[in-house]
Order: sequence, then C-alpha cells, then structure tokens
Amino acid sequence: MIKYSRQRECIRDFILCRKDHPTAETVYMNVQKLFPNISLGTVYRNLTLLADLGEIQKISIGIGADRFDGNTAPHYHVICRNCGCVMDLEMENISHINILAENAFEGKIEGHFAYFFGICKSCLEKGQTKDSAC
Amino acid sequence: MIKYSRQRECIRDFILCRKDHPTAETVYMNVQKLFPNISLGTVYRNLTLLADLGEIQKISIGIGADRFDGNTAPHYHVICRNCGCVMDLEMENISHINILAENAFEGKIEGHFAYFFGICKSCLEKGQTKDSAC
DNA sequence: CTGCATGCAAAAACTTTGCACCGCC
DNA sequence: GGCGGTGCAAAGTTTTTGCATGCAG
Repeated sequence: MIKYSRQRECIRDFILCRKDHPTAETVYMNVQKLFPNISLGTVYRNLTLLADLGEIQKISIGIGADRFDGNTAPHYHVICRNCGCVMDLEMENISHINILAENAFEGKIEGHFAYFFGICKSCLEKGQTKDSAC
Repeated sequence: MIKYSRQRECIRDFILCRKDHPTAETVYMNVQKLFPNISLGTVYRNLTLLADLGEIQKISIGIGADRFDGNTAPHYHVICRNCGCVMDLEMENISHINILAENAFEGKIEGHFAYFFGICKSCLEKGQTKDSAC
C-alpha cells in the first residue's frame, strides 16, 4: 500500500509541468527549493515508483543520466546530437513495426523503444555550434 | 595514427565471433584467458575505439551495462524482458519512420535507435520463470 | 501504533582517466 | 627512439540500498 507523501507530490508536480524531460539530478535541485532536506535517494525512489505506477515515463537515451517525462501518451523523442536536448515528437503511430518484428522473431514481441537523433531547429539556426544550449 | 596491438586484435576477434552481444565485462573475462594481465580500462578503451571506427556496434539498451555487436549491418534487437538476453532481429528495413519523424519535427532527423522488448522463445517454453538463462 | 516513506551515507554498478612503463613502427 | 597502447589504480558518474527516524493511516 502506498502512502501519501508531500515529497512525492512535489516531484510528480514538477515532472508534469515540465516539457524538457529533466534528469533525476534536475528534479532534485528543483524540489530542493521546497524541501531543502530532501535526498537524492528519495528522488530516485519516487521517480522509479511513479514510473512503475505509469504516472510518468522513464527515458533511457543511452548517454548520460536517464530522463523523465510527464507525458504518458504515446509519443516519441528526438535527441539533438549537437546540444543534447530531448524534444517531444507528435508523429503518427508506428506500432506496426511491432508486427514486422514479430514476423522476424520466434518469441513474443510486446513493444518497442525508439528515439530519433538529429539537429534541433535552434542548433540549425545557430550553425550547429557545439555546446550551444537549446 | 592507430598502432596495432595484440589486445585490440583479440577484443575485435572475440566480438566478431560472438552472436550474443557481450558486455565489456564479458569481453574482459574472455580476453583475460589469452592476456591474463589485460585491464578493464584497456577493454573499454578498445571497445570505444572499435565502435568509433565502425568495426563494431555499441548497443545501449537502457538497463545494465552497454553491449557490443560485431554485426555492423543494419538490423534491430529484441531484449527479453524475462532473462535479459539480447537477440538479433533480421527484419525488413523500417527507415521510413525517419520520414514520418521528419514531418513532425522542425529540425533535421538523421536517424533513429530502436529496440523491441518481449519474451524470447526459450523463456516462453520454460514458462517465463524469472532468472532462467537463455 | 504500525509500517511505509524519508534523510543520510555508504556502496554498488559501470565507465573514464592519470601516469609510468612497454612495444609497434 | 618517439609516440601511441597498456596495466594499474584511483576517481567519476549514475543509481541503489541499509538503517534509524519521521509521519500518514
């Protein structure tokens, strides 16, 4: 049974109002403004719990720390190869690739993870300068 | 300029002859049979170098350690949710999803990473017992 | 009060790095 | 013999965990 906690509430609210897919560290630093004594362990515990409950989504982009997304609707992400920012991609559903995969696999396909990489609009405009922030 | 090294040769050979996507740790333990004094640092350095050279492929599955694949041809992977094994998937090309993504994105899409998850044949047969090895 | 959640710190898991020595070219 | 590669160990990064205490139910 899960008990209410003000810390978890705050962590959830923070994730839900952000659109930039913060890392656990970012969540920690921001939640700290309201709970100066909160620990990184609590942040990790709650982020994992909220992801397990399906209230938020965990995104492992394979480089650096995992990120968290308050948007649990089906959608994809683009990671800018230049500045590292992670953006939402409201594209049409591509779940048909699960069927293509199923046809090539002897076991059971349950789903997929996918993300795109490229250069974001902001970096294109800036001429792809390294380390520019989006 | 890159010099020949027996250690790198051995690491490359090991990756190329395996089909099970070993981790750096697995490479280390096996290469150790031929080079008892090799260090994990050398293994990591060479795996990264070989991946940069395009001779092997690095696979970040988002859980646990990164894995390495000697098959550099375009193909996808399935990760068994039960035993954690990583298998090749020789499915038809799905690069059309890049175009779908491009249509929904203001920047430039260069490519994608994707992997499927499910239950492998071996685990299905064993009734999905946790911790069974594939 | 009972037990889940927290804060704190230590540790685990994975990877990178500094440095002196070794061995290709 | 010059310089890139190695071995070793230390440190960096990200995440998990053990334990005593705190607080919701």
